[in-house]
Amino acid sequence: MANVPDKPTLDGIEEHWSSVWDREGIYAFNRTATRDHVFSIDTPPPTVSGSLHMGHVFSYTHTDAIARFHRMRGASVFYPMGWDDNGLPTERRVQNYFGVRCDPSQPYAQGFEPPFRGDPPKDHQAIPISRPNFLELCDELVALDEQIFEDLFRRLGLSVDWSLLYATIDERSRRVSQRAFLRNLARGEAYSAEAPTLWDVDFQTAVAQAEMEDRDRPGAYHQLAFHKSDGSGDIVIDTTRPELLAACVALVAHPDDERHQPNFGTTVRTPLYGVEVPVVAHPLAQPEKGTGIAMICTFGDVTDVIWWRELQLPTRAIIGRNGRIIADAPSGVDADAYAEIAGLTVKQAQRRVVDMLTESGELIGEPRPIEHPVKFYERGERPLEIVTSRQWYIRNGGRDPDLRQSLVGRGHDITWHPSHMRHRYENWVEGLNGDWLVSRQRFFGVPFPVWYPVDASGDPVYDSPILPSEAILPIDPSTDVPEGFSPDQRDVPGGFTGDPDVLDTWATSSLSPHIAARWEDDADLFSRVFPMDMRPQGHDIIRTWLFSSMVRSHHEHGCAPWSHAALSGWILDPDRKKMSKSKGNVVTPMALFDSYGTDAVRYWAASARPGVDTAFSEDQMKVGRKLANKVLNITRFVHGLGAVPNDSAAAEPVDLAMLSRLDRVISEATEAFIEFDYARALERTESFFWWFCDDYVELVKTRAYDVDHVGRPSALVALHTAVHVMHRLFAPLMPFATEEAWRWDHETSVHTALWPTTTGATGDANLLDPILDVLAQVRRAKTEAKVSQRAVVEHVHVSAPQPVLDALSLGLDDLRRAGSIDDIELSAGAADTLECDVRLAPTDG
RNA sequence: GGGCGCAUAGCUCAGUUGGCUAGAGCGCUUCCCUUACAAGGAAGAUGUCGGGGGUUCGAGUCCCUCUGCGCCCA
Repeated sequence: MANVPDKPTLDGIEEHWSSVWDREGIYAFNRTATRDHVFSIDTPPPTVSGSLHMGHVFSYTHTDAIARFHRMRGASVFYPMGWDDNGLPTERRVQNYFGVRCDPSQPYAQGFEPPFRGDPPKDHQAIPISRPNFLELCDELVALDEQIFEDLFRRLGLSVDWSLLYATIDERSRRVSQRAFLRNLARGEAYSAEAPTLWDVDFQTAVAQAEMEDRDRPGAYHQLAFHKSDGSGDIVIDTTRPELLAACVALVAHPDDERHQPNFGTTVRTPLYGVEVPVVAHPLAQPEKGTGIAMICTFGDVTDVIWWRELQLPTRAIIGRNGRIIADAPSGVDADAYAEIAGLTVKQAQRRVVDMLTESGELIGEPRPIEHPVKFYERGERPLEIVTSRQWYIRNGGRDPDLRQSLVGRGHDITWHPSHMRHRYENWVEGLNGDWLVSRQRFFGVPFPVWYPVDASGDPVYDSPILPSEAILPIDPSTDVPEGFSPDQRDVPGGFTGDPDVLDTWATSSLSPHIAARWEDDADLFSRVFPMDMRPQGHDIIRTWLFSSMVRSHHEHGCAPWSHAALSGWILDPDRKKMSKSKGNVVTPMALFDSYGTDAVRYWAASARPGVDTAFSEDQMKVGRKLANKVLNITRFVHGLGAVPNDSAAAEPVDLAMLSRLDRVISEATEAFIEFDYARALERTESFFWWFCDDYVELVKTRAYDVDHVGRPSALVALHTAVHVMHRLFAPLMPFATEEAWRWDHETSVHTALWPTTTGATGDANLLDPILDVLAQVRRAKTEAKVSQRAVVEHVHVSAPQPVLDALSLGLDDLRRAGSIDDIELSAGAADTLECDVRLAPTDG
């Protein structure tokens, strides 16, 4: 017997059912399930040091709906959660939260207490602390942040198996990351090289192509006069970076440019510094830009690097890792002139150089202001510089056409949702211009599991790194000692030294399937879930997370790491602009859960089609709340009619017609979910649901009430069947309200119930259309007469073609009851449409 | 410059192999306490389907082209 509350409510159901689910363990992954009965998800580990926002609610709801669908279809769902806590965002947050900065030269302080825990005053000078102390604070803060994320995701009702939780800095992740790197190294897919690299001067770390972005910045063309060595005059060049004049190693023009052809092979002297440099030809020079001839500096931009490499030019580096002009002049550069800029920032140096050029008369005319794209680290505030340093790389096809083609091919091995997202991937892979730079000169990350021998003169021997065995991973080369050495041999001639760098965070998160599935730690588990079924993620990180995961899996396993990639869209504010904290238009998810209920917020998220950017809309949440409420009420109504008599079946044509329609919805929703289209599944189910409530239920309710009616059992069966089917169809999308309603007459969860299959009802789905058409006209007549819908109708005359009349006659009794109609007259009409005359009974006034 | 996506009611959007008179919700207007629901219900008004051309018996849907917006890449 159903146990229905007097007053069904959505209030408090999240807390109640979450704890029940926890207790019953219904989301636990079944480790005995074989691969073909598993649905595995490579959950995106959110950056816990970032803000928690509607974007999380949005995309994680989509994934959860898919997960719940597959669970109900009988799959054992592998749905882990992870926290991406390693990396720069955490470092930055730790600095701002505690008022400290990491200085590896500081000694470790036992029991160190940070000056602040949250909100240091603006004028506070960050305190330098040792790397171990800094890492302790990182661990402390991420624990706090992770709790906040977990609370949110639990409240959102994600059906993750929390026992599978990982963090990208935890021991397991470090082991996986280091092991994968060592294998890349062993197979020659990873290598280190000393080369010019994009460098962020504030964070003082190398930056990969994937983390770089163009920003439009004001600049100015300066015309500079270079003096021909033979004294026959000047060559005028245009440059936006006059401060790099001291780093100039050549002038370059296009080989076909007739204006400059006579000068190829000659030399010129640089302004101010008097260095003799050659005039060279290269096809990358742009004849239409400026005067068509440019100076090559070491290094102003990536084109300089190409020229320098291909033309085998000398190096005159003048920018240091801190973004200041280095102290000593490169050889051949006039020392006095150089001293004027030594130690200055790039900006200061530019002003000084322009002044000096003006003074010397070597600046022609006024600088011409322009707007041009400048390369920035995506998290950085000053333009990237290029400095030469030793870095680790993983081959990604950027300099190997065969590998590149293989990786493009991997993009065809998976199904993209929506399909056009594959173009983004291909676009990126085909545009790569170098291997993946994976080393970062940072602190809170996975260390490279590498030491180097130190030679007799005290220099590291980079060509013969000392590697640990996989069995002892993870290691920290700054504290662990390689086999065969003792701690006192660290950093001394004849001893060893640890690699000081950490891996790019993408180099760890690209292994999320491996981390979650305990690669090599639990071969049995791994074989049951990998390659995974689904990678959900934002389309903005196709070039980073998706691509890097593909690279790792391709190298390690020779396959794609998943069979489906589901890309979610962005959240826009109601004015269609990207939501951002600075604009103050950010709403916190928790507040929305409180005011509308979780299911209502999920409804909003689930209404957005896969991959489509979507406006934040509280209106949609109101609609969702209405729907959730209605699910409870309609269920209460059906139970209120009483139990279904034994051995009864749906038999009335009207009931069978409704069930046929329901079958169609079941098929459509199932198909949509299989295609990862939760939004379509929702739309189909929802529109049936409202039709069911507004029309079908209104039509049959009096029959269902009437205990003497021979057709009552049929109605009860149909109503119960439909409601229970709809609970399950809605369950992946609105897990709380459906569970609440389902449990009124079930001992076990709707989320472990089997996904509905068609009822096999043989009724004519279209039978109801003319019946409801007449009912609608009766309602309209009452509304127009401004009387209650309960008002009695004296007479209805319907004129329609014979087949329509036949259909009507099958539901005449229900129709009469639903419309309070005394008398219905049917007659065959000449027209092929249904015509209806409604005569209301006179009222008493 | 290359690639991709979008354009349907005031707003947000659906419209899946081309098929009757183009739909839903919100908002707006009117009415109704009716034994599931007033946090409800019944009903109503609102469209050059971005412009132009083409294929077809038939185009919101397919093709071409133009315009506008957005994103990715260089």
